[in-house]
Amino acid sequence: MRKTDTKGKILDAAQDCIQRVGANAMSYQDISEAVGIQKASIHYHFATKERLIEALIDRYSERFFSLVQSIVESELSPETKLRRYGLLFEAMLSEGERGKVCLCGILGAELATLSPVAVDNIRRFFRENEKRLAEVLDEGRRQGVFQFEGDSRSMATLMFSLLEGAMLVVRADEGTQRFSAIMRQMIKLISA
Amino acid sequence: MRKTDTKGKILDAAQDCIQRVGANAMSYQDISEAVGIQKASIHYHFATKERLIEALIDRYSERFFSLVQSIVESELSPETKLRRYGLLFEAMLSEGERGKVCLCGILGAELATLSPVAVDNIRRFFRENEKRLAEVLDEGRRQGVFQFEGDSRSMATLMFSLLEGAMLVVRADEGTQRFSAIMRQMIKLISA
DNA sequence: GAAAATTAACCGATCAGTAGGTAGGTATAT
DNA sequence: ATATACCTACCTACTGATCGGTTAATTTTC
Repeated sequence: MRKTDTKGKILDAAQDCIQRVGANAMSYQDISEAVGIQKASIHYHFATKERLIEALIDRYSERFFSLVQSIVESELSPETKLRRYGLLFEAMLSEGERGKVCLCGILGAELATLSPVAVDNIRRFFRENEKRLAEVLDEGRRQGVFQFEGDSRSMATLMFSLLEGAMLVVRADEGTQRFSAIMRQMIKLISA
Repeated sequence: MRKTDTKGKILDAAQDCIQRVGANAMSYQDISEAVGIQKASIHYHFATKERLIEALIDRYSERFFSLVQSIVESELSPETKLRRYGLLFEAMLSEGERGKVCLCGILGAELATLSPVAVDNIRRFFRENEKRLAEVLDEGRRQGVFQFEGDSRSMATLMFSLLEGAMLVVRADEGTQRFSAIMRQMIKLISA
């Protein structure tokens, strides 16, 4: 274990910055100021900006799915699982002082400017989320607490798209409570 | 009327570029090459990049709401109106050769880097869309073809967020048909 | 209606600033 | 003494923006 985890601090600063302004507006200077390190020193830990972003997506995915998994595997009701899942996104909006959105959501908007590896991992993040969501939806349908036509996978894509989109839309007129309202409405729609 | 509408061509090029890669990744060089004009000449038509983006949002909003209005005011069924509305977004994904998303959607992701005027107009774009959507939802509920709990405004925010989010998510794994599937699923959810 | 003045629309050259990245050196710890 | 972790100094490329100047069209004046 390192005493001062500079590598981690760089990732922290980069993530904070990207979630607020996007990857193209994030610069090495921003990171160097936030971490208290020289610009050139970042290159010691991450050869290029592309690599830094790729590493960031990896860490973010890992952490996020760890949280998701603990929700999905819990003994909570399907409805509560969905609500908890939505809270993972909602928490970002109120985190810190400024409005952050999902890292992979904002990177999805800048997809065309990212490396193929990054694009792949973002795509995987999307798909994996849909998969976990589909599990919960299926569980709820089996228990008779959820009701909707079509396959659960389409429904999962719908819900995930909604959450990603809602972060961007809601952030535009500062209001976390609007986000939870949307999530509540969504759950009502599929409740039996 | 000008013979060669350079100002319009600049806006065309800028919009195409932003819808694909975002505002921060769009440069004056990109525009100059696309239009066939010198970089400096762009400044004759738009003093700064911020002004250019502001003008772009204005034109985009005007055009978009013109299309929306013709749908809302038509004699179509509420369900068809929603389907047509969704097609406005879907068309962008398949437009040109590359995947474009809603201009205001992608700018919403980069909101923190835009001018206050631009932010205001993007916010207005969002609200106005929700308003039009709410009208259609109300109409459908009065006619008994739509059914959902809560106020139509929350439902409208949900639908709009879904559409904006779905563009980003679907673009990540190239598939226009997935977008229409989401829209169909959404309409099913509120159909009586 | 011809000459003169003005404006619109653009270009070439250049600016200061910042981007990401590199080279080489230094201090520390094992 | 060798790798780790960082620094200073610098580089090239490109960013949006400004400059003075050019050309063609339009408007004004007589």
